[in-house]
Amino acid sequence: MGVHGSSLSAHPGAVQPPLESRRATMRDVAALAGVSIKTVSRVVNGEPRVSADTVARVQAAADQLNFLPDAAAASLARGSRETRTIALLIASVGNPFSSAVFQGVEEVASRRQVAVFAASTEGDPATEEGLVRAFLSRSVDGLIITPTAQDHAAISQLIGPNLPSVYVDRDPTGVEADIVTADNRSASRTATEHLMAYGHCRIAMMADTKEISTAADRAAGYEDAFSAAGIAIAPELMVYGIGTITDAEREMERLLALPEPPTAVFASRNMAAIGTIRVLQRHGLSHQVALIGFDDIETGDLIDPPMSVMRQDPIAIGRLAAERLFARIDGDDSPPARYEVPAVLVVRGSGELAPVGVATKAAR
Amino acid sequence: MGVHGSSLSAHPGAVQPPLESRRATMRDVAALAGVSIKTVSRVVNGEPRVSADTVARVQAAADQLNFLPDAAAASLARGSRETRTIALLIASVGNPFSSAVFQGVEEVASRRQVAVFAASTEGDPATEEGLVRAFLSRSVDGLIITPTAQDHAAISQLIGPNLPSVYVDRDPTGVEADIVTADNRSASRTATEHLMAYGHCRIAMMADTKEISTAADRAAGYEDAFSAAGIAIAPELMVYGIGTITDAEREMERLLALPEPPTAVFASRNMAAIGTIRVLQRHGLSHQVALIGFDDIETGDLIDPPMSVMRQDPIAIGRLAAERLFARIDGDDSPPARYEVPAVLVVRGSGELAPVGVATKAAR
DNA sequence: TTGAAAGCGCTAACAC
DNA sequence: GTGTTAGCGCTTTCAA
Repeated sequence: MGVHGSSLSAHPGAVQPPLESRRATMRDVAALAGVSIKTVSRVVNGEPRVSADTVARVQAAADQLNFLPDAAAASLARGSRETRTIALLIASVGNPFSSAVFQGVEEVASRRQVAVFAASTEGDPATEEGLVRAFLSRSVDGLIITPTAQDHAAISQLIGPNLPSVYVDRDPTGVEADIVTADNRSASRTATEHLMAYGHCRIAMMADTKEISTAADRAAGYEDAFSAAGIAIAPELMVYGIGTITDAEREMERLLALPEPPTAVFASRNMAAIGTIRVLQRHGLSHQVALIGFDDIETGDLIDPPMSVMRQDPIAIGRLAAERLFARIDGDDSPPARYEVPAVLVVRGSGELAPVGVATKAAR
Repeated sequence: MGVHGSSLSAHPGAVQPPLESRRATMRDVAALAGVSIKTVSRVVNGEPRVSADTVARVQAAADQLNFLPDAAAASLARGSRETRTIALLIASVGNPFSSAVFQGVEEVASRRQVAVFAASTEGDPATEEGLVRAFLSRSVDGLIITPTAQDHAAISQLIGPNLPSVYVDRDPTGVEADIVTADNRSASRTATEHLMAYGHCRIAMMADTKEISTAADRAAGYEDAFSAAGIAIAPELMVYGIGTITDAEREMERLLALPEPPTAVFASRNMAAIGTIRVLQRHGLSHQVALIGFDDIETGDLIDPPMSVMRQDPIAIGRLAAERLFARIDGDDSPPARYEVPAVLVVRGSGELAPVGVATKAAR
C-alpha cells in the first residue's frame, strides 16, 4: 500500500521529502487512507458516488494530515483556469476612499469565496501596468481598476478580450468596459446650486488635475450650475491641480488675497476641503466663508463649523463594481455600460453660511 | 515544426482550443518562434546561455502573442512552491488603522514584487479561520494576521510550523511567532500622566473589551500612571466594551451624569474619542473636559478644540510586520520576538485643559 | 464504487 | 546553445 517505494507506483524516481517539512498532498492522504488519489479527490470535492465508509476513512486521513487542497494545482488541472481570485487596483490602499471601495468589493467577493488582491497604483501609469501584468500572470478571474490618467488602450489590449474587467471611480480613455463612478457632475451641480441658494456667486472650486475624469466631471457640474443660473464664472476662482493638502492651503491663501475673494468654496475632493478649512481657521474666517466638500470625512460633524458635504458612497461603488465583474465572469455579455452611484448632500452648517462682505452685489 | 498535430509531439491527444479564446502558453510561443518550449522558458526567465538571436526571436513571438507566464504553473513546477504572494488578515479593510497597516505591508511587499491578498476578519474567529484556510490553500508564502480574541493555538496548528506568520496590532494567545504592536502600555501611561500634569485625577478611560490585548495593555498603562502617582483609581471611570461610536456616546453621557464626573478622558481608541467629543460638544463641555485620544484622526487638528492624541504609526507597524515576515521567509530562524512601534504624543489643545469644577481636591 | 492514465503550464535535470 | 524527459498536485476521461 506504500506509495513511496512500490514498484507499481506512478512515480518511479524522486523520493518525496518527509511529510513533516511540506504540506500534505492528496497522495499522502490516499496512502494513509489506503485508497487511490482519485478517490481522495472525489471526497475532497464532495462528489457523489463514494461509499460512506470510504468518505469517512479519507476524511479522517485528511484531517490527521492537516490536508488542504492546492488551489493552484486544481485550477491548472481543471483547465478552466478559474482561480476564485480577483485583483483590485486602487489609488492607494491607505486612502479612505479607496479602502471603502475595497470594502464594498470584498463584501461581494467574500460571499462568493473569492479572494482579492489589492494594490496601489499611486496614480502612476507604469505602476498600474506592472500590476496588471503581475495579476494577469497570477491568473486572476477578473480585474477592478481605478484608472490612472494615461490612455488605457494599451492596458486594455494587455488584458485582452477574454478577461473581465471593470473600471471604478474614473473614466478610462480608450476602453470598452463597465464603469462605476459617483454621479460627479450632477452632484457637483447640486452642491454649487446649494451654495447659490444661500446667495453666493463668488464660489471658488478647488479640484484635482483636469486630466482626471472625476475632477473634470465635477468641474462641469460646477459650471452647469452657473450656466443654469445665468451667472458668469470667475475663471480665477476655478483652481485645478490640487494634489495635496499643502496645495490646497497655498491656493486658498492665494484666493483669500484676491481683490475680490470668494465667499464660498466648493472643494471637489477631501484634501482640498481639509486645506481650505485649515486656512479659513487660521484667518478666523471659517464662519464667514461657506464650504461644501466632496467625499465625506469621518469626523466632518466635529469640525467647527460642522462640514457640509456631498457624500459619495464608495462602499456602494465597490459593491456595484464587484457585482458587475462577477456578472461578466458568469458570462454576461451585454454591451458595456456606465453606472453612477448617487452622492447625497449632507447639510451640517459650513455650506449654509450666507455671503459676507463684498459679495452681495449679484443677488439672485 | 508544428506542435499541435505532429506525430512526435509530446502531446498526442487533446487538440488545444484556438489561441484566440485562451491565453498564450509557452508552447504557443515556442511554435511561433520555431524553438523548443524549454528555450522559451530560458528566455522568459532571463537565463544566461541563450544566443542573442534566439532571444530576439522568442521575445518577438512572446510579444506578438501577448504572452505572460503562468505564475501558478511555474511555482508548481519549481517545487519550491514559492508564489510571491502573502496574505494580510486585518480587522476590516475599510478601517483607517487597518488600511494604514496594509499600506505599510504593501510598501515592503511591492518592493519584492510580492502580491498581497487582504481580507477582513471583522473580529470574528470563524471568519478568521476560514480566511486562513483559504489562503493556505492558495499557497501563500506567509501570513500577517491581526488576531481576533479567540485562542490561536488551533489556527497556529493549522498554519503549521513551515509557513511563516507574523501577528500585528494585538497579541494572540497560545502562539509562538513574531508580534508587532504599538507600545500600547507605555504610550497610555504617557497620555494619562500628561493629563495628570495638568492637574487631572478624575480621568475616565474608554476602551474596547478587555479580551483584546490592545485594550488591556492600554488600560494597564493607564493604571501604571495612577500607581506611579500614588492616586487611587476610581473604578467607575474605567469603561470597557466600547465597540462603536454609539457605545462611546452612551457611556460618556453616563459618566457626565455621575455625582463626580470626570474632568478628563483618555479615549483608548478612535471610536471612543469620536463619541466622547460628540457628547462633550452637545453639552457645551468640549473646552471644559480634557481629552486625549489614541490613534490619530485625519482631521484631528480641525476639531474644536483640536484633539490631542497618542498617535500610533500603523504604516510603520505594517512595514515592520512585513519586514519580519520576509526575514522569516528568507530563512531567519531566530526565536520569535515582540516588536513595539512607539506612539507619540501630539499636543493640540484638547489634552491641555485644566480641570474645571469639582476636581481640584487631589492636586499633586 | 473505485482506479489508472494522461495532461494542465511550467521548470529541473540531464542529455546532445 | 538547445532539446528531451519527467513530474509538481491536481482533475479529467475512461475503464474495471
